[in-house]
Amino acid sequence: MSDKRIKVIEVATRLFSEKGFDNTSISAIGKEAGVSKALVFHHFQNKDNLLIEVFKQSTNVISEYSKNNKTTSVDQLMELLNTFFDRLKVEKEYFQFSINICIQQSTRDLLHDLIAERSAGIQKYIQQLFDALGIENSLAKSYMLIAELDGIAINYIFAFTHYPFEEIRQEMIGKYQLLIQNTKTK
Amino acid sequence: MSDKRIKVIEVATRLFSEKGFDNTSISAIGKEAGVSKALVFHHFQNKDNLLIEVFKQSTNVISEYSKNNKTTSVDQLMELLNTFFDRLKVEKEYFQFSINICIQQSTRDLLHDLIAERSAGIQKYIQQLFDALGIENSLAKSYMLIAELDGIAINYIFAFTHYPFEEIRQEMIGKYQLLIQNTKTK
Amino acid sequence: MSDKRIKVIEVATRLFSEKGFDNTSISAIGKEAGVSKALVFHHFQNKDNLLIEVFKQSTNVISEYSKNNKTTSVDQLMELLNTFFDRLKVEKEYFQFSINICIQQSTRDLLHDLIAERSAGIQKYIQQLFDALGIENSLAKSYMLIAELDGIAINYIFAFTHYPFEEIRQEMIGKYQLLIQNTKTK
Amino acid sequence: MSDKRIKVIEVATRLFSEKGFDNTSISAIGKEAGVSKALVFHHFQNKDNLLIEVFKQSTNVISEYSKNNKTTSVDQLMELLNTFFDRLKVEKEYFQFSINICIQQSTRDLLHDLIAERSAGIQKYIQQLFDALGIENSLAKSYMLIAELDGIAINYIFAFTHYPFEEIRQEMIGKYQLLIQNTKTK
DNA sequence: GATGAATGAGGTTTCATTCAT
DNA sequence: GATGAATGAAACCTCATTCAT
Repeated sequence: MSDKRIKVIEVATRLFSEKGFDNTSISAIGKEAGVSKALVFHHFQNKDNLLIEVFKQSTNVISEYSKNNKTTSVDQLMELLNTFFDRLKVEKEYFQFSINICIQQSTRDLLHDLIAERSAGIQKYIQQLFDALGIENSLAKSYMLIAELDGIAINYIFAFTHYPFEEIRQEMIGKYQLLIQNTKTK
Repeated sequence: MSDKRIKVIEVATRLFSEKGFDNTSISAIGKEAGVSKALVFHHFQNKDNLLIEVFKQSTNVISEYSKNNKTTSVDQLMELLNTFFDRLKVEKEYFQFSINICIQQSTRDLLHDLIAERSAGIQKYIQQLFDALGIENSLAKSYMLIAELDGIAINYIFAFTHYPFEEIRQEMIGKYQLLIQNTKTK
Repeated sequence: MSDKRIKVIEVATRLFSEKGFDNTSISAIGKEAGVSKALVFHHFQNKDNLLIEVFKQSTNVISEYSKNNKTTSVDQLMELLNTFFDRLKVEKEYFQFSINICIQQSTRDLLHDLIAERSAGIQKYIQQLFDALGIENSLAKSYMLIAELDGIAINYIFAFTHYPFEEIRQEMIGKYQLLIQNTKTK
Repeated sequence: MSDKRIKVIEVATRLFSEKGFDNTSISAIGKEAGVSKALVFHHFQNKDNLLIEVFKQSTNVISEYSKNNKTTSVDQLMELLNTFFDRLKVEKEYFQFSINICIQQSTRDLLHDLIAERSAGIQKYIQQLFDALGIENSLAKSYMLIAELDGIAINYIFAFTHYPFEEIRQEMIGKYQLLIQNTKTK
């Protein structure tokens, strides 16, 4: 892939994350990427397509989790949580992009299938983890975990004041360790 | 307040919720409200001001919770949860509006103080409830509850497939009842 | 004339002078005058008419000069010059208004007859003075004096740096005293 | 420079001269230049910038005078006067543009530095001429000459009736020839 | 006399997109 | 691959003006 094409995707990812899709003009992307507006269209046909390309390029969190399937289910769950918190701290931008995209209708419609697929994948993966751990009510619990992670991400990213990041991390990890223990002892 | 002014706020609230602030044109608001673009400016000076007015008009959830302070802390917490789920089902629009506003930067900046105040109010209210119930780690736990509610709201509102609404509600209520019980017995 | 009507004319005069006719909105005039937009229209029908009223109200310089026709022609000329410089210093606004009105086409067209009449009046008055003093070439000389005064007014009002006001005044008075003397001795 | 870009500057110069900056819409410029509104913005970013470009393009009168520095000071002064009158007759538009720009506040503010520089340049050039000719009071006299030229330009351009152009020219030339002679004989 | 509500026309500007080169 | 020129549509906003009260 050409250098400039890559640069455009990079810049687009950042700007879409920072300002949202609709508030980012092709012109602005071109300027920051050091290429002409026209070249962006040359490579991506139109703005919608650029978004799709950016989305596809964006690393899929879950796909990385799933790779570690050599370890036990307990380890996998703990790693999922820890990876989430680690990445949240470092890659705020990626999370912001994901949230923005899901919430703005124009982008939602555009990426509907891709997002749905990714969401379903995550949910299924978590539910299977819970099932493997013998946790009851795995469906609701998987949705709950996702809700918790999403909520934490949003609250952390958009916090007006200091967010008790580490305390929340401990809460979450403690809570799920307890859940696993309580399940085992039954 | 004049009829048309109210109508404009109504329409604006809906459109801002559905399409977001930046994707809603004054022109569109005027058209749906059956008034001229110019009248919107006559009443609200500019688009930013209209948003502020819409935000101020939007019922404050927590302010309603807080009114029921005659009851016990346990009842208050349970009522908070139930009211949340009841309203989420019926007033999707209000939640969508709130989320959109918090997440889009342009609107965040604009409503910064108002949102910060409201957020802080909710967090403090919940923390006090937890303190009254003798729950440990009330700070982190209050942030956790907020994250859970936000996460649920987002996942429910933007769900691609059926969302297990009632199961989640039961999960949440069960979880917090358990928390209260475990605390008491200590 | 009603209080508010007078206030509107006052404010309009000032704003037209400061910002020009086209850049002054009726709304702005109303706001500064403490009345509603609608009242301005009630009193003056439309913006053009308000301008005409403002123009008519604006004191006519020459009409005041002409009153002092008891004195000699020499005294009249000297008084004209001195009055001009005195007023220029104090009533910058009036001069600015006059210049603005003459130069902007929209206002020129509107006030065409009134301005033409006033201009012709001044020119004729000066030419008669020169004739009475036996000055040759009174027509050209009268136009020259007007050009000088207009030029001085503009350069003084719109000067970017300090304008040598008093030196210019002395130059002018000296020059015309000399002209009168040279004429007499012939 | 592209054809259309030049055409836009040409049209803008004319319309700004005729109707003033604020009364000339980009839309009107585009229409007369046979291009779209958007193209004007493509080339000049915004209206203010277009004005600056038009100003920079506008030939600087004095810069042409100054070139003839091979001749004597007397010749230079006479040439300055003659060139002024010659150009005034032919290039009314340029003078009108200059006057409009200096007098309207919005444009004054915008071009402040450029105008101030040009004005100062002219004044200094004339003062040096007077100094070279041994004329007393060169500062005030230079300001006077400028005032005369400005006044004549305005009165000529905005005259309601026939303006005695040639008579004024003779007056001016005669006056300054006399001034030079009187200085020499001293 | 005085006002607030209401509007149509028009202004500057942004933007996604196309096209010739 | 890469660009500058070019555009139509639509955004926010202002303004003179009218009308009912």
